[in-house]
Amino acid sequence: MSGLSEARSEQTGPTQSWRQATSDAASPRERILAAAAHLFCHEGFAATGVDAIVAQAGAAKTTLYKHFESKEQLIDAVLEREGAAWRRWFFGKLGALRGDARARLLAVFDVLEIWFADPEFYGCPFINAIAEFDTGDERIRAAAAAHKAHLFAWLKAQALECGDSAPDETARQMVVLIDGAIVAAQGARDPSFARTAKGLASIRLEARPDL
Amino acid sequence: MSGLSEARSEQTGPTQSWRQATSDAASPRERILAAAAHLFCHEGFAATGVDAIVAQAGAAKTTLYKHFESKEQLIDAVLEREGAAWRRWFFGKLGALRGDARARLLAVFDVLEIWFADPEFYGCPFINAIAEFDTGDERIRAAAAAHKAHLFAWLKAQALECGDSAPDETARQMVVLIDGAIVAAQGARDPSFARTAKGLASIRLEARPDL
DNA sequence: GGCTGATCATACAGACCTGTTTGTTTAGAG
DNA sequence: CTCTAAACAAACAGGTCTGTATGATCAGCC
Repeated sequence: MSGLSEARSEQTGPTQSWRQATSDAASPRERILAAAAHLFCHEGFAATGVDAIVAQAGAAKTTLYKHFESKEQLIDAVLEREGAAWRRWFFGKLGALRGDARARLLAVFDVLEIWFADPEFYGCPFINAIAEFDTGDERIRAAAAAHKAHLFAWLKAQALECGDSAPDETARQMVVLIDGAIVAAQGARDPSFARTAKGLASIRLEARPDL
Repeated sequence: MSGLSEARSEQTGPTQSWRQATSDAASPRERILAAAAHLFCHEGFAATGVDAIVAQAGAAKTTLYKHFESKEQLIDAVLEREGAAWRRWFFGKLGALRGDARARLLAVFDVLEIWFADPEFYGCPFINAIAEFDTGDERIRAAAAAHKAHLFAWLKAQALECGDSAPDETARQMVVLIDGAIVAAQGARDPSFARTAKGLASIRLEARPDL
């Protein structure tokens, strides 16, 4: 009779995913963000309506508009949250490894493969957002650039720690390999493209013994 | 002078873009397809309405629905046309080159950079479509897979001609580099990512002297 | 001229979208 | 228990979307 919680308890359970399962008891704001992230990234930003989001979140539309001014701002919040959560998970995994910077650079692709193998994997939200909003919405481009800047900074720091004489170029190359692995794995639904990219990274790092 | 290469460079034409400028006198069907391609890829598939397409095409909505059953089928037709036109241009440019297969594999990234530098560059329509329709619409995934299969077959043929002992893996690596260059160039609006990817390809091809 | 088929222009139907309004229900603090 | 703030439910307003229906216009061909 309550009808309140029926829609909330659908994606619980222990998860091996990179993302923590969203608790049923989470705040409405968190439930809305989680549902919006799921739907935006699977069905598309424009194709996902706020009604579908609140339905999946088990929330009321008034609640959504109390926490977010508009759908556009909800998209911004989702991207920021997804980016932060992903970076926490990604750099956390990498930081927990033993080994030197070169080993960490190669381990990037092992962590990517774990990500790709998640049955919920839907690609990089920023790549997807840029693909959908090529023109217009410059704020989305800025959010994507900020995310990429975090990644780039980390990659460059690893290259510097390796003693790389051209850390910027090395970081750019790693960005190309990471983006390429993401897109290829997403398109073909084949996580092993992470290993393909790792092979290239390995050759690249071996080819420069000054690293 | 050289009548041999003339037949292969037929696609370049007087326009500086990879795509022929669509003549105003083209058939309504062609105008609709061109306008739809432009709008779909710049504004997004879901965000582009048929009214905007016919307005830009200078056509009537009835004409659009006489040629295409639905917007969904129009998307299919646009993807097929875009893919065919791009492959004609891309492989045409590469086929016109002198040099062996290894040189052609490296030239891939020079041609990509020309593409990226087009002010109308909006990324790969198939990557963008997959990003927007992650779930649902399996026909779009099939169209993207067919396009990628063409590219993969060409890359593998070049690798075979090089005497590569693992042409499949080499072609996969090139796919990763191409996809990564496309996405990085699109996201940062920086065509030079083609050269970044070329550097990796070069190292990869040099690292295997058996090629 | 008169016929034909394609295209154009406009209005429309029904569904869906974003965002708001109104009022009810719930949960926690004093 | 009372008070309060948040969340819920449902209807609504105004706009936009896909796709259709209805004619008008135009080009070519007899």
